[in-house]
Amino acid sequence: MATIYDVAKECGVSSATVSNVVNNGPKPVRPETRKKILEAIERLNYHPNAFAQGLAKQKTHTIGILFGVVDSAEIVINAYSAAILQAVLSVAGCQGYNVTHITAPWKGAKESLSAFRNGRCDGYLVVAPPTDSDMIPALRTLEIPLVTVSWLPDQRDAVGVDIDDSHGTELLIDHLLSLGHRRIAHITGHPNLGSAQVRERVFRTQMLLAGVPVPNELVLPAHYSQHDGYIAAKQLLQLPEPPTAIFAANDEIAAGVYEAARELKVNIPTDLSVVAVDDRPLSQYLSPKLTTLHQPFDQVGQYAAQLLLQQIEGIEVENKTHYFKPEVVLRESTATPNPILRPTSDSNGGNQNAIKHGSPTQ
Amino acid sequence: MATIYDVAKECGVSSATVSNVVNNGPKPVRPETRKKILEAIERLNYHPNAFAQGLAKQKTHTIGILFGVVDSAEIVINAYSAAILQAVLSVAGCQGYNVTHITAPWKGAKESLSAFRNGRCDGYLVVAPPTDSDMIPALRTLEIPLVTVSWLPDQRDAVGVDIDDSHGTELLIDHLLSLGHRRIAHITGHPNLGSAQVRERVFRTQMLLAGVPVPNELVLPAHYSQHDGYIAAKQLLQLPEPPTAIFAANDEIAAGVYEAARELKVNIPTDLSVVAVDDRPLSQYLSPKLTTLHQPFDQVGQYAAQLLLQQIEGIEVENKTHYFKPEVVLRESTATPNPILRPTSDSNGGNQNAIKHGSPTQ
DNA sequence: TTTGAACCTACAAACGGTTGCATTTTCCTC
DNA sequence: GAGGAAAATGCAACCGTTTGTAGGTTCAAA
Repeated sequence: MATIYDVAKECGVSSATVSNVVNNGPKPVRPETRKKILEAIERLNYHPNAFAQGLAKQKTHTIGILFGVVDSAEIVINAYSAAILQAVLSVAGCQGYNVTHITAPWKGAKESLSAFRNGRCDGYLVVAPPTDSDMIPALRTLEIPLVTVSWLPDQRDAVGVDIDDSHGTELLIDHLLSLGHRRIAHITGHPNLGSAQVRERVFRTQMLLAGVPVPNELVLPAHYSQHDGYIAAKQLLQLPEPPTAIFAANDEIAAGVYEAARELKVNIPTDLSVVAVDDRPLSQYLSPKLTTLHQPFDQVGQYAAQLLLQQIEGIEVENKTHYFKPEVVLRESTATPNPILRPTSDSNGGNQNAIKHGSPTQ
Repeated sequence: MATIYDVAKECGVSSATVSNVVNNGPKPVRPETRKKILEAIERLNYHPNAFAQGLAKQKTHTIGILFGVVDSAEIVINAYSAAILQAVLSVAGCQGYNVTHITAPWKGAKESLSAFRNGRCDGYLVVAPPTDSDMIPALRTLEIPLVTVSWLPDQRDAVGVDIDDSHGTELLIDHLLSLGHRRIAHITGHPNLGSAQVRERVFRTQMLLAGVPVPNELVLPAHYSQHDGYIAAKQLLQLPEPPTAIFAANDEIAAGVYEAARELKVNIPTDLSVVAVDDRPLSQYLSPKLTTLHQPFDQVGQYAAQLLLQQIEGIEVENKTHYFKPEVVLRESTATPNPILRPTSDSNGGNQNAIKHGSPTQ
């Protein structure tokens, strides 16, 4: 590969002059010299070596991206991370930055932190890190530009971008309550993710505010997967008093709920209302189409990338979490609760009973 | 940030010795010296600079990944590329390689090629490049390790990994034919992608071999998207003689077909059989579940990454395309053609007529 | 005590750029 | 033609490593 010296020799000038021309440097260069150099570059197929430039300029033009590695060493590219990634790539690409996946699994600050000091990236973007990890506090000590996406919402000591899940969950639960549902179940997301924690907390709060009890049997754990959603929903729908509505922590869990409902011949939405969070394409593939909380992932990813690039360029950025508002997308998966009980339950009294009965169960 | 010299000074040794210790170098080092150095490294939080190492060793431990940028400057992370990416990341991660997205749009060999000479990556993985682009031939001239995923299948002059779409399509069409379908429509994928081209070609061949004509009205273009599938399917289903089966070039197109069918009250599979390609999760979200060709993307991505890493490590790799076999996953979206015509059509004769009529149309 | 082998360690030259400063050239002006 | 400012270019140090070679220890055997 041709180096800057090859070009310089070819033109009979020094490497400094070539560098100056290549970078449209501060010093004026005689037009004929410039032309000669540009031609030599073309002829020799010269392109500056990124690593040498990185060394000299102390700037890599690369950002590192880390996808929250929840209790596994595997990076997971799901619909969520793909959406964020896409948005980040578009912003980074426009500004001439590369995006590198950090593939090394996080094994705790002591062991993993030093690898981030290797000067490979100008900054890091951490997406949905586990809340019980020491990752973010540790990374902050490096004093390298850092932006978190969807970290614990009440953590304010880092530059972060997130969706106002708290508000979104309120909207969803209010929707179900206003339809008349009282026996509402929740299938939670991964316990180590901030989003799941918020959704569960706000769910409970809203129910409490509405004076509707939430028996333990109606809150089941899952890991943001269809399979887990299926298992949980099956359990819920086979309860002596099944819920009339299920709040699934994300679309994929909802897909599992649909599966279980179909298997148990529970009709959505007449027998069971379903709401979820994310509004990934799959919510439209499901039949009936899923009522879900639209999460503006593209905005989140773009803004996160912008905040990171600003920091890298030396622009001061406010040290707080920036929130985007989600929106409820009403589709076809919710309805008023069916007063006729499903065959699996007592055929008298129906949900009316369920509600009354439900209250003291708490 | 601490450098190797800081460590060396701290211990009163030379940088060479530190380097030797850090890399478990070839030269023996006295145990107490080693211990002293390791402690200093710990104390100073030293980590070797990746760029300096890259310069000195002429090895970046990074692979570049390019997602086929079809007629747009935007990188698209869809279900397909996400699956490949995930597989690549897992292999690369295990072997200590980083993965960088090449964000610069490809503007032709003349303009874009030199950027790949910047020494940032040890090799490149190109996923589903457009068939009408000069990208691959140009990249090959660089003599940098290169692996293509899903390039034009009949191109044999590069190391490539692909799925035997030809065989897969045969299986799908045979399935439809053996069910008794004769009026089979095809909604094609993006015209600039090899996968789409193969699927259409083999579709036509198989139909020809079976002696079943394929009128032009039954082959409609789409761009591997739900929306395009919806538009095309609507057109097909409103034909005077609608098809009894649709071969969608991928799952997302099939999702559009489902949408159109639901809107037009066409029942799947009794009125219309649908088959597609990919077997992404969405094929199970659809109702009825989609019969589709399972594409082993994880194997493809992993193998592609392995071939690339082998080349980088200097192992000779055969200069050909390696194929993986797809498998038909029979689910619920196909059935024998319904002899009773849909209301939109003549109620006498039904598909029998359609077949007979269809023949001379060719 | 010398000697040679076996070990360690340091020096310095890359790797391919950038950049402040010094130097040369060019072009005016008097 | 001399003088000087401005413009153009060159020199050399530096970015943080690796690595070949040379030099310095240590130690046992002679």
